[in-house]
Amino acid sequence: MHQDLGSAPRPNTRMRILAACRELFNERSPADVTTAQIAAAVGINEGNLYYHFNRKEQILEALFGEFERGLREVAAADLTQSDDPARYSGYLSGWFSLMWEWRFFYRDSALIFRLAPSLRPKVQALSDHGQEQIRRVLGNRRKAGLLRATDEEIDQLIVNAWIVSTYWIDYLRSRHGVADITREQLNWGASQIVSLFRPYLTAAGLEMFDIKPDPDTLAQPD
Amino acid sequence: MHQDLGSAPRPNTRMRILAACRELFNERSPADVTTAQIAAAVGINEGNLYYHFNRKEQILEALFGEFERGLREVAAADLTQSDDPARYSGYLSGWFSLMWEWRFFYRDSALIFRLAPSLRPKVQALSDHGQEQIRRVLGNRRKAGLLRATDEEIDQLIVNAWIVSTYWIDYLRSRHGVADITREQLNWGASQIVSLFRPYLTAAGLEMFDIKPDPDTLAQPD
DNA sequence: GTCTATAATGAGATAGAC
DNA sequence: GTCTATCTCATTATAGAC
Repeated sequence: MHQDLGSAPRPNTRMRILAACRELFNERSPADVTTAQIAAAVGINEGNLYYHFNRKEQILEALFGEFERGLREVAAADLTQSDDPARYSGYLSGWFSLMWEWRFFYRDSALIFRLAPSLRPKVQALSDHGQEQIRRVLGNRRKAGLLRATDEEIDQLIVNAWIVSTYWIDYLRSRHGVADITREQLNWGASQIVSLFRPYLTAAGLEMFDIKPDPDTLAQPD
Repeated sequence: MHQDLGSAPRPNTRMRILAACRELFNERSPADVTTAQIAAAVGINEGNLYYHFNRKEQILEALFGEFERGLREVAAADLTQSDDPARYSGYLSGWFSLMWEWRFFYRDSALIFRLAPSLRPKVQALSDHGQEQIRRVLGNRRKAGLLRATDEEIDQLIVNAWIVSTYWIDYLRSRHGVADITREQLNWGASQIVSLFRPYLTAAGLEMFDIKPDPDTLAQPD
């Protein structure tokens, strides 16, 4: 009521801190960004920074909250099944885009757990949720005759897909020295995931991913 | 000549430092182990520690040298092909055992690169070497009719296998909160790798891994 | 080679005025 | 809410005696 809606509402300091931190942390690891640098980036004083977050850890917790909301959205997106093939090939890249926006969580998880141990159980819970969603999606696709795999194979697929996607950004850096990831490299990651599922896709499933079926190695529908 | 071979030759301080560090670093990350703690573990003074390694970074470099030798041995082991099936099922666990011995390198790579940036190119070179070896092994198995895969599929397999194996230990910790890894969990990792190759194995190849062939999804020999 | 000092650093964090 | 000034504190690292 007190706020003048006519004037450009300058985002409050708390939000500006979080936005600046996401950028800084994506550039270099949270452990390499000092509170002094954060304050400088936001254009405020270090003392002021500590008024809003009196532990560096709290900044990471707040950022994780934002990340978590985004992740749950993406995870849920695929559940609203439609027959639109574009959905099937597109949602993987949605997943990877989110990973890109919050790449420091993937890239620097070890450092982050050190700075904010409280995130450890949260990440675990989020992983549980994510893998559950993937399991449901795969279950649905199996029922729809797009996928042919035993329960055990699905278990293994989920774990492998999870690992490859989660560590993809770190892999690019440690193996290929990639500092600034391109869209192309994200697509490469997505194609690695597709390659995991490919041997288990039926003809109909392959079509969904726009893959030319190979009659010799095609998974047979039940 | 001066050394009395009759008395138990106490290992020199440098070696004791390295041995102690490997243990300490495996327990908790190198970033969490201070030079004071290292000295205490070895039973020497901190000043003495700095006589042997005047940067903490140098300790990590020396340890990496040891690790590298071990890795190259394991990588080469599978090249000496034999028809002994035990070799095929056993060498993966040899690989994972080495990863276990030097698990801090896998678990804390981000922290380690921070402490010892000089290791970054070395790790990259080692990865190159490792993936080359895997490529040769897979090529040989394809020629031997154990594996059926296109060149592109082999490329993707190598990358996926590399990522899953490299990050397996970190995955166990971040996803399942595993601090002390059991032999069983290492075997689980190895079985995840096997599951990557399984769809591409021929009947003969499956036998090598002691896997019961499933006639429906069997890869056909060329 | 090994020790006892002690310096040098640089981060996170706080008190209290405005 | 924002600032200035200051504190605390853990670490790495060095100088020099033994």
